[in-house]
Amino acid sequence: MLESRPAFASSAPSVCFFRPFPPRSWLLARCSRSTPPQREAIRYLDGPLLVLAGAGSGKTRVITEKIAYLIESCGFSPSNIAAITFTNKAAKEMQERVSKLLADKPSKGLTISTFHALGVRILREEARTLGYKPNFSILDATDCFGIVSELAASVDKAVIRKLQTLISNWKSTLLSPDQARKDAQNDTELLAANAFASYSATLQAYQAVDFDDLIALPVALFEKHPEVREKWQNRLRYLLIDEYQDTNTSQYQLLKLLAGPRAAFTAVGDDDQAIYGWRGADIENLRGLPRDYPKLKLIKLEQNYRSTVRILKAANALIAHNEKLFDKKLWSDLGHGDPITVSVCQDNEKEAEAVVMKLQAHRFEHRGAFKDYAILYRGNFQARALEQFLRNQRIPYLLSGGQSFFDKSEIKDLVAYLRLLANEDDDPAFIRAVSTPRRGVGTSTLQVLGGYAGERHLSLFAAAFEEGFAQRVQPRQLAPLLGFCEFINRLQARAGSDPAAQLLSELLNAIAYEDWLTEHDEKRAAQTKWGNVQEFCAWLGKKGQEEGKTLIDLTQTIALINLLDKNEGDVDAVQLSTLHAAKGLEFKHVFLIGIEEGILPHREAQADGRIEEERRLMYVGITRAQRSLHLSYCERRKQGRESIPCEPSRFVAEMGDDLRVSGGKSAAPPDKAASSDRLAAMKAMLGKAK
DNA sequence: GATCCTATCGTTTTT
DNA sequence: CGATAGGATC
Repeated sequence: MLESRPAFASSAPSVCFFRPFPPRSWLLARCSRSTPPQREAIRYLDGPLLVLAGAGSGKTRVITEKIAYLIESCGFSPSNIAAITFTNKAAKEMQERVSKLLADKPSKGLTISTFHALGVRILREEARTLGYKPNFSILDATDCFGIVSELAASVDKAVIRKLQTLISNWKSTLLSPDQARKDAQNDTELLAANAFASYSATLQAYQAVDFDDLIALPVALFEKHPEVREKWQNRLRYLLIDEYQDTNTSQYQLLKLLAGPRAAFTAVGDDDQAIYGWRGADIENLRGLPRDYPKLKLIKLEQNYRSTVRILKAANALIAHNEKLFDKKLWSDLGHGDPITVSVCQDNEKEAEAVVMKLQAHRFEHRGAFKDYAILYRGNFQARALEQFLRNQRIPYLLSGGQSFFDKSEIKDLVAYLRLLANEDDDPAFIRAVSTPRRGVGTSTLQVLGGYAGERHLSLFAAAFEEGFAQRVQPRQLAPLLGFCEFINRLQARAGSDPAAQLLSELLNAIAYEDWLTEHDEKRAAQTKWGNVQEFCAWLGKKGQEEGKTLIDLTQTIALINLLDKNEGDVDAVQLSTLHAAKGLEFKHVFLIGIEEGILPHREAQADGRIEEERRLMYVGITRAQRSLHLSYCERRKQGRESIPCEPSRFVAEMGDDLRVSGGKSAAPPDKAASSDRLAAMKAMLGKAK
């Protein structure tokens, strides 16, 4: 999720002077043992437990310490415990914290993974029971988009995306294509429902699954096969679920099936931070928990150990505008803290500039490190202007979200080859691999091949070898295609035994990928891409060695990973992140930008219920801040060719009046001049410091 | 059959 | 302004 951009060497090492803040209680909360409510949540093992944990109340701490407690004091074997998170990042962080707690005690076999990664594990082991090969492919959103667009016979991208999300939503609520067709309310839904049926058949034919299947298929498996279900129930004897408010129907179902009648689990969540409704997450699952488990114990964590009183007050004031599911009041004793500032800017470019300047000035004044700062926004596109100014100012930064390493075209090219080696029925991978680099197999040949494969219910790969297909094309078209397939066959024979990295490097030689890059791209771009390719090889080599995994294992995990390992560690860099990706993180100083009607809340989210989710998103953003919070919005926004006027988000007013507003039409010009003078002075001093 | 160029389109959030 | 799809040319 984190991706480094060409970051510049950080300037002089930051000197840290001790300041009166944070107060003693902050240190106590961080360094001492858990507080009584936390301890109660950690020790409670008499039945199912729901921990309602407000932002910054130590929810990760409860989960990690509970894992340690189960292993150290209750005799649990690590392999019988599973902690489930929503992002790889959260899983990784949790893994690290648990390892620290357990010191050198073995944590081998302990499961800390996302729902989806757990799904892959189950499917790998039980694929045959479901009529799948264990070497099934996992399709990413782009592959699925391609499949839907072929089936829907539409060229409108927006329509196809709509169909895709409809299908995804049905799958995450465990609806079958038949049911979807019956329930269809309008033409679009009917179209989607029809596409849904053929979509499922297509996936089955490719021996492929999509992200939703990673949850839905294990659920179907456990429902149909009690003996398999019991096997897994006995294996995973205690479950801990993080961010429970974001579970969707299928995930909740999977949880129930895994927990079984023993119901030994701890779910941790916060209804005020539910921000994945658009992905099928349903707060009903939170409400439904006490209903499905009458013995459910409820523990609330209401003390916040993260933010200043001012920040919490604003957050509470904002979220009070939502209907409350559970009554919960967050409080803090960390002192008043700095005022929350609101900057009004002329347009989005000025905003980016102002934020970067303000950050620089603030950092200088407080002698802080870059990594103490985060700039958060609603949509990835908002990062672009920021990147420009950050680079200008030589400020190192890390960008979360956006294009991940594995989404880069050169990496996807190689992954397509790996997928094809793992599973020759993977048609999307076949198409990409056969035409990258171009090897004389064109679209028309592929169309004929696709037509033939469709008639005979074969994969493209299998169809290429058929006599019937050979009759439909010219020999000069057939030869390169067969050459390719035989090439794949030769490598495939070794996929189970030889190291993945070695196969890949042979492959790169054979297809002369580096030459292809230099021919195709500008010199610089080709170099960057080839660098990425080498990085990918190194990653594959390391993974293959470390965990003794085969090409097939690795290929399946790639689909779920979007964070490259090299980005861990303490790089001193400003964090740029979407609000969604920032959940679960905290920063000393937070900038929230683009707080405008139409952006946050998003224009498309005006419908009932969705405004509340947008408000929670804002709430998540505010509560990321430990010590200072800075909002900004624009009066106009450049959108393509024209510049359109904007209004401040309603959420600003909802935060109360303890805000310090500056800039905008009403602000006195001398104010601006003064601040730019100060900035100039600051820049001069920074220049000297280097 | 492949590559280059131009016109057009459109912008949530993610496993 | 950016990516991308479709047309024109080699």
